[in-house]
Amino acid sequence: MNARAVRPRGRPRSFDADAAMAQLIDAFWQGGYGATSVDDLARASGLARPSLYAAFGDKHAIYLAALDRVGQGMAAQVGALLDAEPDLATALRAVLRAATDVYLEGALGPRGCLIVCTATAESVEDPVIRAKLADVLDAMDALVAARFERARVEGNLAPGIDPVRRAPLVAATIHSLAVRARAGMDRALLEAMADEAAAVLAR
Amino acid sequence: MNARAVRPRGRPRSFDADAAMAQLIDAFWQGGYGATSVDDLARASGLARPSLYAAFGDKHAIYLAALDRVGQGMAAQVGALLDAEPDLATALRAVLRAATDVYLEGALGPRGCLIVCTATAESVEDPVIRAKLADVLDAMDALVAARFERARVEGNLAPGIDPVRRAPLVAATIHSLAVRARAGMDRALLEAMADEAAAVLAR
DNA sequence: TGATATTTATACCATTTCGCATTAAATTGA
DNA sequence: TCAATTTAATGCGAAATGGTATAAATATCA
Repeated sequence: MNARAVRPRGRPRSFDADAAMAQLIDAFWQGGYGATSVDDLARASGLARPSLYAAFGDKHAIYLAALDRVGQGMAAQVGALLDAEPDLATALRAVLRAATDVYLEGALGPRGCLIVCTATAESVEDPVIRAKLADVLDAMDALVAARFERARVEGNLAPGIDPVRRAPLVAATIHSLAVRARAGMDRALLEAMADEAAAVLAR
Repeated sequence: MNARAVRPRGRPRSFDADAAMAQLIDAFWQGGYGATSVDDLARASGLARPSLYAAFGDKHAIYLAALDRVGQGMAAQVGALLDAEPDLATALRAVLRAATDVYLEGALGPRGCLIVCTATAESVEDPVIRAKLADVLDAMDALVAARFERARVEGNLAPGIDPVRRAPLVAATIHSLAVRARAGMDRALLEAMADEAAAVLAR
């Protein structure tokens, strides 16, 4: 079960890289890219700066890794929720409600989505971040479109609804939930929006 | 027509404050808050730093003023478009198409919305920005809800549609258009989304 | 036990950033 | 013409930032 059969040669790490990365993600999620200094990252992860650089690279690399990890986690969770529910509207509602729950978490207050709410700020002047952002958005659209397509095949979709045209509106609701949560809007409003969207977009 | 009947006492300004503010807005819109330094702002506006401080205050104050001005401009434009079209779906489509056009502009590439794409990044750690962000989002929801209410009164709205529940989904489409534009997505995709949303949400 | 390899901690450096003090310039009013 | 008033430009200094050099610490392997 060990990732490496034998221990590597030198002094072993005194920290868990995965746990440290989770803390790094939290730091960026809360403060965004620009307002989070390398010192902040070191403090958040408990690592000294040289260890941080050695383990994860510079600030930019850490941020990209954070986007990757969060994007993959989101895709996995959304995919699972979409698969689990047999009814389309119910599946959409589950995803939108789950997004609401995630976006309202946060030590300092609701913090929305790392990708939607912090990567966008950088994406004009940073083509690498922009490309990663686009990838995550595309993947989410594709995931939802596939679920609409499944509903169509199963006869669970009203004729005249084009999965590829309709799916982006579901993702749009997710984007807006992220923005609104980070703006401090009430849970009641977000949940009403999630329910309304699930009902309207599935028929 | 002069703003001031008599000229003020000392050395007159050598710059147009409104034009300078427009340049400042552009700088923030492109780079976001964190990545835009005061030097960047000075360069963009053509002002020396002390003049910048004297005229508009510090970076934070300038950013808040930018959010104000952009928010008011958006509200005015959206309000006018919503008022102009007698049919609800057509009015929504006009607003969403106009948003698409604005969000795809930008010297360095499409830059989405200043408020949705840059203020969100700061809004967890900066309560003042968060409050302003919430105000703008609320105002937009209210504007759209009022248009739905007008449609209801005019018999242009299907019964069973609650203006207050439905309006946030229109704003949600706007938020997503902003995010997607800044992620570099194609105009065709944005326009299709705008049209689909206008059609689906109005009935 | 000692050579080798890797991580950690201290501390440093160059650069950027912010904000302002100071001085020069331009205009009005007497 | 000269004092008063306001803006503009130069440039300073403290603090923060990103990144790394160096050396001590901790482990494996022979």
